[in-house]
Amino acid sequence: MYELVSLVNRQYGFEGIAMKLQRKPQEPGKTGKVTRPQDPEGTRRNILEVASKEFALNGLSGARIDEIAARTRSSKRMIYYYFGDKEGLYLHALENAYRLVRDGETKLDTDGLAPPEALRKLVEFTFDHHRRHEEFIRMVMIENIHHGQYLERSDIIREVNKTAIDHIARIYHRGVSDGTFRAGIDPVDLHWQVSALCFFNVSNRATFAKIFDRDLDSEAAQARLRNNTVATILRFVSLRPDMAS
Amino acid sequence: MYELVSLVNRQYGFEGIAMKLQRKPQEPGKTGKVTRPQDPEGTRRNILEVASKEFALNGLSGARIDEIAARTRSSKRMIYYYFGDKEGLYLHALENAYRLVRDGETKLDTDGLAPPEALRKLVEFTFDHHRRHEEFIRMVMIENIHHGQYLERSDIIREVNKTAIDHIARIYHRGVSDGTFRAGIDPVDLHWQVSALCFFNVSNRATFAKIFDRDLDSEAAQARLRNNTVATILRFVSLRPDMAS
DNA sequence: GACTAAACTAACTAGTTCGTACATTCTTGT
DNA sequence: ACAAGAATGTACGAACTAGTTAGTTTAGTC
Repeated sequence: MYELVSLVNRQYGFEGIAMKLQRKPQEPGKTGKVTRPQDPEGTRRNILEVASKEFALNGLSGARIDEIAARTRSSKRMIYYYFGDKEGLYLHALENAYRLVRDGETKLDTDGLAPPEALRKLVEFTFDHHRRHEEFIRMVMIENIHHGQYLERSDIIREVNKTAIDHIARIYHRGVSDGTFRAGIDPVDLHWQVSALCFFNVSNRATFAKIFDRDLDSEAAQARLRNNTVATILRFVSLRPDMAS
Repeated sequence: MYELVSLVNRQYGFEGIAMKLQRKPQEPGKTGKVTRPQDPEGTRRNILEVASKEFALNGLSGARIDEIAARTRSSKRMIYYYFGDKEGLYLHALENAYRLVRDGETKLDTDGLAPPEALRKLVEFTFDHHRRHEEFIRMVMIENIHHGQYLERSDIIREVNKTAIDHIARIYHRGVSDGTFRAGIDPVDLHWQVSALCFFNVSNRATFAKIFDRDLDSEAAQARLRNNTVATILRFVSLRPDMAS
């Protein structure tokens, strides 16, 4: 009997189980009775949350499966049950980080604003958003240390940032049309600039602050860097930058 | 007798030995006879070079002492003899990375140029320099993952980037004086902007390229990003940015 | 209410990894 | 020439770590 169970598990693998779980979102642990000991979705989510924190904090090789298991409401066996192996868990954590951040980004609406104001709002939003999601930034850093080899395996993630480009491209083209922005800039390059400044603010805060003996975490310092970043981007795209910021 | 040696080593620690080696730079292996089997400085340098590569590639927890030892002309025993433990080796590798990059940076001279041209040259140099020293960038990324806790222990590193600030500050103040740059920008903030753009270009190349399906390594793409970066910085500081780039 | 697949647990294993004890060779000052 | 100490090689062990084995419990279904 146990042989059979074992066989079935091996046959479908954890992906099969995961798909089944997604197909049937019954929300057992939350809305149902609290006394219910079995809660697959809850267990899975709990593991993923704990793992995300641990990977973001310690990296792929630095994170410990035993440590993750200990912080979980569940056990180590369950990690392997749902995610196969350490790399599988990491990949899911990475995808999860991207998904969380995308979900937040879609809330921004700039269609009613004039292009410079729209771009200002987008940059400010990106700056704040990156700052709020340090865990995501750290996952991207870690993934870059691994040369993006896990991101490469994920179909989900590529999709995520396409919307970001669409958004900034729309603003930019509106600005070119009404004569406030100069033509000839690739929207991806513009996004690159915004990303670079907003990303660096979080990713390199530790070393930058320590080398130059500055408190970059203070509200005053962050407000200044934020203003600088907006000014930088607006001046980069504007036809008459001295009027822009 | 061996007890005594052991005792002495423990008493002075590896720092004592390291200092002694620095105090007496006899250059044994290179200019001297090649047949000399013992070459402490060479061994030390060789270990450090190998370790730097391994740490930059795999991170602190990802790097393996046995792997480093295997790639060395020497042995694992020597790593512990000279650097104490894994963290000691990492710290020296980190310091070494900063030192190497600083040594390269001091070669830049912009004193004869007009401020906009000087700043352009500085940005271009920084862009190229970061790109050439990917190993350094990766070490800084890794150190940021560790919240800069090792950098904190190092007195040497803080010194390094002071000269970078001095340089950009001098250019900026010359520009303000002659009326080409706007006043009120903190030179550290300006350096922050330059660093962000040049750093991001190397640090996030993997994920950015994979998400947007672009070859950012090509000479054409790099030239474009380099031009954009220069334009961005010049427009940020200039009084009349539309004239600057 | 018996049956079955899914969910879950505890203990274990095979292999890795940092670090060290012990032994030997080389170099230098006297 | 010869101590004394610096530099190096070998082999090993204790602790850790990813992953597994073997078994139990739960909950939906017929």
